[in-house]
Amino acid sequence: MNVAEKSVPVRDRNKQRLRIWLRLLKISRQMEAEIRERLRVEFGTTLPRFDVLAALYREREGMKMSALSTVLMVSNGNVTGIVERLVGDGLVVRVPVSGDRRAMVVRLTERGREEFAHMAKVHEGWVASMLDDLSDDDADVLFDLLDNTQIKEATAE
Amino acid sequence: MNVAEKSVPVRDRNKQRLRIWLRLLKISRQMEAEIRERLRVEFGTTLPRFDVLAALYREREGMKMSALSTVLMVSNGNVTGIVERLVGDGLVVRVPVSGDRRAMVVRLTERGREEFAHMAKVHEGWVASMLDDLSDDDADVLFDLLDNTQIKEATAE
DNA sequence: CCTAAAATTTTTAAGCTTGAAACATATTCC
DNA sequence: GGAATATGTTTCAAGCTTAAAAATTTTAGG
Repeated sequence: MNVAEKSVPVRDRNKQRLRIWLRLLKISRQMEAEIRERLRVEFGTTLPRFDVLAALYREREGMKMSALSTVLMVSNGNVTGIVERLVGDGLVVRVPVSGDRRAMVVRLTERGREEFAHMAKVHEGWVASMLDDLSDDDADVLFDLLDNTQIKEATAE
Repeated sequence: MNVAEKSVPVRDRNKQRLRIWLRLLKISRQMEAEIRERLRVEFGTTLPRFDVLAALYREREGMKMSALSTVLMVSNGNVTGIVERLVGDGLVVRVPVSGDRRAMVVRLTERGREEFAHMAKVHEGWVASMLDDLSDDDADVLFDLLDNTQIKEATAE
């Protein structure tokens, strides 16, 4: 029987949601730890740096600092530090925005683009191999469930 | 391997697994951010502290530092700092282990036990409300999929 | 034009996180 | 016993992360 078809009776709604969350968190942490380790060992970089490069790779024209922190769901100050170090590594540049002297656009350098393209390819292989356990059918069901799940704000108890 | 499985091209398969991972990561980060914020505002505490208390709550006899870092999947040095601050708050105590002068057992204080019990109850409500979108049936399927998914070590590209 | 409010980014202080090195103690094996 | 090895923990330096405050610039209202 396909895992997706199996059904389990639930006694307590809250407890079941909690179990889902704990399981989600555990998987997510396991995979994150593995990816961090790989990025460190194979490429001498970190997940936050990788995330910033990934966001910039999708936006050829570059992104403002504030846009970066929005899509990455991290604070402004956080992005400041990471971009600083990426500039030091020669992977991105910061360009003043004409017409708004407050803002800065961050863009990949040629080298940044090449290096990220390579890392992204390898990274995709890591992720696939980590999830190798999942059958194609289960993967489809899982993706749909996750994709359709909208996280609400927690309600004050 | 059957025909159906074979017919999915590796490239698409990898892309699909990557999409699952990105979606999983996004949900997990959203929920974590919300929980961190709530813990900070409602209880003046942090997720790492909460995690340590949760682990200790399950083990009435207390846990060695190394056991803590194992179940929490974080480094030894990390636990040292968090426990230090929890001791400062009077929520846990560190007790030398008779028979092994290297080791330390960490245990909840009475106050730690009471405060965690309260926080855990409220926390469960937050999680349930955040996942309110999910129907009971979908929740069952999702839990089974997650629970049966074994994360493998990434294979070198 | 001037001033208040909003927007963009950086700085700061505190805490979290890691891997590696250091340190202390236990255990194993010759 | 003594040496080597293993185990348990802390320390350290570097980087990540946040919320809040500060600094700069733009926009809006009068």
